[in-house]
Amino acid sequence: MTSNKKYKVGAIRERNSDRILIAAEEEFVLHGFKGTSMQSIADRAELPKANIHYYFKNKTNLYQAVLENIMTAWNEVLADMNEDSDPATVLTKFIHSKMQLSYTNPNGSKIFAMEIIQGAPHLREYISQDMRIWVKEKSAVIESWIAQGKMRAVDPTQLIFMIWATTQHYADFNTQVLEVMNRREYDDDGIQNITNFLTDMILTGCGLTAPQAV
Amino acid sequence: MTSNKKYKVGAIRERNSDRILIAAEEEFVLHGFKGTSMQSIADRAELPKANIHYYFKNKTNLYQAVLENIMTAWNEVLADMNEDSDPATVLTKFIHSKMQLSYTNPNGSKIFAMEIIQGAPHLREYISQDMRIWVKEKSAVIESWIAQGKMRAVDPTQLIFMIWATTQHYADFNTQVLEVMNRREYDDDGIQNITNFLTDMILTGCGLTAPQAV
DNA sequence: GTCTATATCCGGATAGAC
DNA sequence: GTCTATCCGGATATAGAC
Repeated sequence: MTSNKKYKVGAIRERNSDRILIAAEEEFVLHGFKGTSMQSIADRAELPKANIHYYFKNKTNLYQAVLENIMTAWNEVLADMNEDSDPATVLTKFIHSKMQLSYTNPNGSKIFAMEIIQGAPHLREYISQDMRIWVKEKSAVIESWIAQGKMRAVDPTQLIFMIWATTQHYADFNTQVLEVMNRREYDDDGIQNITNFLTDMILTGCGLTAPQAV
Repeated sequence: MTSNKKYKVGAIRERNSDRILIAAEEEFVLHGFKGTSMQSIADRAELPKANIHYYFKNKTNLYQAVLENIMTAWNEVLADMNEDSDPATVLTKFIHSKMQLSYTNPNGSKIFAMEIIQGAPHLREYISQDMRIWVKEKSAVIESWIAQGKMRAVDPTQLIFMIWATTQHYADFNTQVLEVMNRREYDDDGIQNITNFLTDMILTGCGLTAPQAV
């Protein structure tokens, strides 16, 4: 009985906590960290404001939790690539999964973008540690591909920035992209077209051609 | 004497107005529209808060003025290109001037980016009017280049997005880029390298080679 | 665990003296 | 044109009843 109750309480906690995180994400996207009020998050989550403070001690804490959720999803992209991999296959997969993430979780991309634009006050650590090492590792692999003559000699770091910039653009600037393209929202076809365009341009730029299978 | 006084007053007005606009730009970058307080702008401009309200009726007005400044600078990029132009020359110049703008006025780029990310609440009109027409016109020219066999057949709209995304990335995400590259700030050399990388990748992707002279 | 009521402070905006 | 003093709504955060 005790364990049963405990389970229930834990479930409610998780359910509410999730509601709050989702609501917070939406509000932070619309108004930024400072511009977002706890009240507006509470309203969106359909909970009293005090509950938000009960689950997440304060606004900063809640924001950090939102950021952590985002970084976790980010970190799962492109885990495995090494000197023996095929560049075309890896780059294609990289572009594909980044576009997919931008499509399925644009809010995450947007919050991250705003955070960086404002000088990364809550993410300095992450960028100068994890992200820097990540780029260094991947750059080294790309360097080895170039040394092996598998692709054109292009600056690996800039190549990674280029893939980030282009894929995230469709998530972060969706308002502008959709308006200019005269669409209401993205659909699977549109995303596929964009992914193909980016893959084509970037692979060609690297002196590669599309791989057999993705 | 009267005209002399009038001139002086006008000069002071312009001087103060400029101070405020510059201070506002810096604060809006750091905290977003909603997150920025008139007090912080006043402090940065070293003027009493009431003066800000005297020069710009309210916060929205001031923000719009900042945005207009930015859009004016933006609109001067790539005024002339037509069916007879050389694609490599035009694209090179386009990338070059966008990078230059990102370098000299990163705050403008950042405020614009945040505005779009948040759904362009103050720029909907501009995007669905001016910007859409701009892209349509330039796309038509690129289409004609492709029809003339001057370059590879790539989606012109996506190509424009790609140039925007990659060049603005270095302004908007400078915190991340510099941290990853382990630099304190951009220098002329670094900007030149990046510009060369982007030009090389994008021209190659379009099946072009660098032009004789820029 | 939940929610009402409230303390405390900071926001935009303006009145009115200089 | 400039600036002090002030209004008032809304912000974060918490105390304490349930």
